[in-house]
Amino acid sequence: MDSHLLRTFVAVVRAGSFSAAARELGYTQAAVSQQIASLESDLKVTLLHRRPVRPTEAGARLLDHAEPILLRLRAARSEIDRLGGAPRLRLRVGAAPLAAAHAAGALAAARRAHPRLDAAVRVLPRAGIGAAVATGGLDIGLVDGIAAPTDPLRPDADAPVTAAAVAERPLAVALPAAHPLASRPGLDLRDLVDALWLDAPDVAAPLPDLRRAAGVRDGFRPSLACAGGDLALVAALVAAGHGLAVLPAGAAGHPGLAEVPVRAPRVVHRTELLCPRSPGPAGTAFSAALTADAI
Amino acid sequence: MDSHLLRTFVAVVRAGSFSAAARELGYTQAAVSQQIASLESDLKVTLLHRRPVRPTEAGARLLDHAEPILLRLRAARSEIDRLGGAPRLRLRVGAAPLAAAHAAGALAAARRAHPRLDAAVRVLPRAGIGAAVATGGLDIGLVDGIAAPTDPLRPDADAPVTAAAVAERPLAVALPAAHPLASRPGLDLRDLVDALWLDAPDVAAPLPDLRRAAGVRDGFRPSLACAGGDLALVAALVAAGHGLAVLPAGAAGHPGLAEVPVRAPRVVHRTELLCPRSPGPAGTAFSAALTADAI
DNA sequence: ACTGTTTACGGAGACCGTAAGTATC
DNA sequence: GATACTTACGGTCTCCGTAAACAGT
Repeated sequence: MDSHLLRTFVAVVRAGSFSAAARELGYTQAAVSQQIASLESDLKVTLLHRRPVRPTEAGARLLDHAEPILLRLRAARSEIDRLGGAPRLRLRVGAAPLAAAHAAGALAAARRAHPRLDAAVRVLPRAGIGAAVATGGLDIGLVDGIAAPTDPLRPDADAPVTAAAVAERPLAVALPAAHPLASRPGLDLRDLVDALWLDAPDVAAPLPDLRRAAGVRDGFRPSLACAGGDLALVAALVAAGHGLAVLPAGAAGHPGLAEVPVRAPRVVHRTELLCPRSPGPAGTAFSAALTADAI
Repeated sequence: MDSHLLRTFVAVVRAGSFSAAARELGYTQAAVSQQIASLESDLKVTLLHRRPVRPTEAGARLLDHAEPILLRLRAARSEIDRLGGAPRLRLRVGAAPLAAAHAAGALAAARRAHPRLDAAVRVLPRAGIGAAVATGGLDIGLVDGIAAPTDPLRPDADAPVTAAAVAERPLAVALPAAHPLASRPGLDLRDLVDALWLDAPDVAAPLPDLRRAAGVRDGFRPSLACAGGDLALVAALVAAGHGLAVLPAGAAGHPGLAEVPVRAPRVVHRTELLCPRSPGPAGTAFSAALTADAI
């Protein structure tokens, strides 16, 4: 089970085709076919259905392992590379939309500590941030999510990064000001299982997280998907009645929008800092500034 | 950075010698030397000091990644293998000494669900249990440790297993009945930083865990190391005045031994169940019995 | 001098590309 | 019949073993 076989296996699954994966990897189709055949004969299972190309049960399981393994291999190389080169004064911060606000103060502290710092901030979807920090694409990550108080987020459990709590804030349900529940002093998420929700996983709390928090398998039906986007768009969509959203209290200001604190279950909006195993001097200064006054 | 190169790298570091690693892996020394040279030229760093053989800084970092990667590769193969074969009615339970008590009831439930079950329990040191569950050496693991209430243990963070809480119990300091603190109603661990402690990490709370809980870097000096062993031995050693130990309240009964509850910091003795990604029918029954009445 | 690592060299095998074969849409 | 995967075959390159050189202890 060689790592480069796993690499092409993952590429084939992602591309949905042997030939497309071959183009992507710079091989011929035949080579890819042989590599998959070799993996399958090694493991004595068929990993892929052909026509259309789609992982079998065993293939899906292998994929669950292959992606973290490849991520970790990239992370290892990246860490060794960083160790060799001189410590550059560079700080690429990647932050999820609702976590980005925390970057400002810490970035200022890092620039104070290193005046010639070459710094940059990018707002990104939560999903890839852990992996990017692990593989050196980012020097620092800021992610957010909902969790029970003091519980860790574990956004990318397989990425070899250190996570530290930055802040925890109460949550609120955003709803149109005219909504019958808008005047309530507080809400229980479990009473909103049957409402219609905005599906904006990059900005608001993702619906699966709400289901988990409420302890239900179904419910929190999406009314409108909103990929990417920013807080203002989500606020406008909620105000326009497209669906509800769970946001940190005080995050969304918009005419026609009301906010009701979440009373139960006991969950909070949590922000975490993701650091590589060997953060450079600037990363250390950044993270020290953020975790000094944490929670 | 091929996985089999990582394999020999890890073997060389562990063996402390190229030739010993070669014997272990069934290669010649020359082959091992070439493999290490190939790794080093690939990463453009020297990974090992020679004579004596010892990892460099970069080698140590690589090792941090290599071991989880190899573990995960073994876990992947094991999971695929298990998927192919018919689901055997076999249940190998591995449990840390203070977690083993929980096995009895759940094992009974599993046997009730599967009368022809081939079951076995082994008491093991905490350390390898997660890896053994991931790689199929065990079907179920039971580990224990100290943590803040409701906080997860994460004993083998890199092993791809699912962890579930089984129980949380208050902690107590075990000390000789004649000890001046034995009559106290409760103790703060931070007041015992300068005491002498029994270093019995397989049974009692490991001293590094106590340091972490108390928030100190030093202290909790070991008086006597006690590898392996069982609860009775630890109790006898404590009663004989060799040092203190932190145990779950009520665990140690021994003449001449006193137990004082830990009042602060707020930590508990927590037991967790470790399951592979695809537990067999018996493992499912076992884990259902244990997590049904959890906490 | 001895133990242990590196380098040199040769053969077996792995791996990929070309090209022909085969199955599915 | 066209598209896409598989199989066959040959060349190249990798990788390991043998053997000799080399370096610490």
